[in-house]
Amino acid sequence: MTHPARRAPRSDARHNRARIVRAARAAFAEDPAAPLHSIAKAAGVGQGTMYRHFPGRQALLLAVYQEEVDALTDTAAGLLAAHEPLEALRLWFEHLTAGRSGGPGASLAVEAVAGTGPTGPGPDRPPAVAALDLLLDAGKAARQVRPDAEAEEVLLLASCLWRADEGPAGLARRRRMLTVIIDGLRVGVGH
Amino acid sequence: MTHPARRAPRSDARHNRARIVRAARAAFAEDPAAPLHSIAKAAGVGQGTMYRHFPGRQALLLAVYQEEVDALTDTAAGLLAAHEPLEALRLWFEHLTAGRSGGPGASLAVEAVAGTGPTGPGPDRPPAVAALDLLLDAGKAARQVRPDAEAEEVLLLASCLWRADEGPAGLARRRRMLTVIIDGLRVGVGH
DNA sequence: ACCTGAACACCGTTCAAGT
DNA sequence: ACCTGAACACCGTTCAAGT
Repeated sequence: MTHPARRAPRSDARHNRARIVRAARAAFAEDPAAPLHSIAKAAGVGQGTMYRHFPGRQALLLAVYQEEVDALTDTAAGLLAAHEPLEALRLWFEHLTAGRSGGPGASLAVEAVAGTGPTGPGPDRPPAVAALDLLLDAGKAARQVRPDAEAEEVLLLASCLWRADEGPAGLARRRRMLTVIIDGLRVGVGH
Repeated sequence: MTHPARRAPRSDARHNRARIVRAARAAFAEDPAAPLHSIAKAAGVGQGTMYRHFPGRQALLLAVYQEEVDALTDTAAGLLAAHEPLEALRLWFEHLTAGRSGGPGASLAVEAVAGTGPTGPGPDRPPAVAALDLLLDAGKAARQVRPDAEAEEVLLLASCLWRADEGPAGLARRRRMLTVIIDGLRVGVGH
C-alpha cells in the first residue's frame, strides 16, 4: 500500500502552503538565492511552518516552477499535432525558455524537475520528462530523432539555456544554442 | 599603462597562496560547497589571509580549476594536428570531461572560466576560451563547423556534461550528450 | 606588507510552547 | 494537527592588533 489513505490537510495548512508558494515565486523572480526568512515573513507564516511544507530551498524552488513546467505538458501534444516532431521539439523548448517563467532560478528548477539535479530521481516520474518523452518518441517514430536520445539528458542539455544572459544578446545566444541541440538530436548526421 | 609595475609579492604571501589552492583543491574534490573556514584551517592560514588572496568561493574555485583547464590549452593544438577539426573538438571535450579534473564543482568552474557564470567576463580572455576558439576556427575553415558557433556558448553547452552522474551510467550519458553537441555544431544539417 | 583570529552579521534548521 | 518565533548552529566577511 503505497498511499495509506492519508487524510486531507486542514484548511489553514492548505492556505499557508499556497501563500508560501506565492511569496516564493515573487521572491525567486528577483533572486533565486532569496533568504527563506524573508519568504516566510512575506507569506505571513512562521519559519517552522514553511519548513514543514518545504524542507529546504530545493523543495520550494521545485514547487514554484513545477506548475509552470507542468503547464507545458499539455502544450506538447498540441505542438505535435501541428508540426513535425523536431520542429515541435524546438518550439516546445522555445516556449520553455522564452516564457516569463525564465527567472534566474529556472535552470536549477529544470534540473530538479528532470531529476538530474542534486536531489536525484524523485518518487514519481515528473510530467515534464513525460512530455519530452512524448516528443522524442514521435521524433524517433518519424525517424527524425536519433534512437538513443533520452529525455533526462536532453533536459540536462537544455538546462544550460537559462544560464545565458538576459536581454537581446542573450536571446540570440539562446537561439543558437537551441539550434545546436535540435540539430544534434537529428538522426543520420554521424560523420 | 595597464600594469603599473606591481612589485613581486613577498615570499610568505606566495607560499600561503599556494597552500590555500592546494587545500582548496583537496576540499573541493569531495564537496564543492566545503566551508571556507575549514579550507583556511587546512591550509594553515588565517581567514583574512585567504580572503585577501581570494575574495570569495568563486575566485577560489576558479584558481583551483584554472590550472587544469589551462593545461588543456596546449592539447588543442596537438589534437588539431592529428585529427580532423570536429574530431579534435570531440576529443578535446572528452579529455576535459573524462579527466580526473571532473570533480563535482567542475561545472561551476567551467562556467566561471568561460566567463558566462555569475562573475561575468573577466578582464582578460580566459585561455580555455582561446583554445576552443582555435578548434572552432579550424572547423569553420574546413567548412565542418557552422560559422555562427561561438566559443562561450559552446562551453556553456558543454558545462552541463559535468552535471551528469558519476559512474559507468553517467559516462555513457555524457558520451551521448557530447555526441549531440558535436553533431549539432556540424555544418549543413539544417532541416 | 602581510598575517592572525576574534567578532559580527546572516541564513538555515530545530523545537518547546501554544492554539 | 498545525502554527509560532525564539534559539541554536553554521558560514562568510571584516577589521583591529600584531609581526
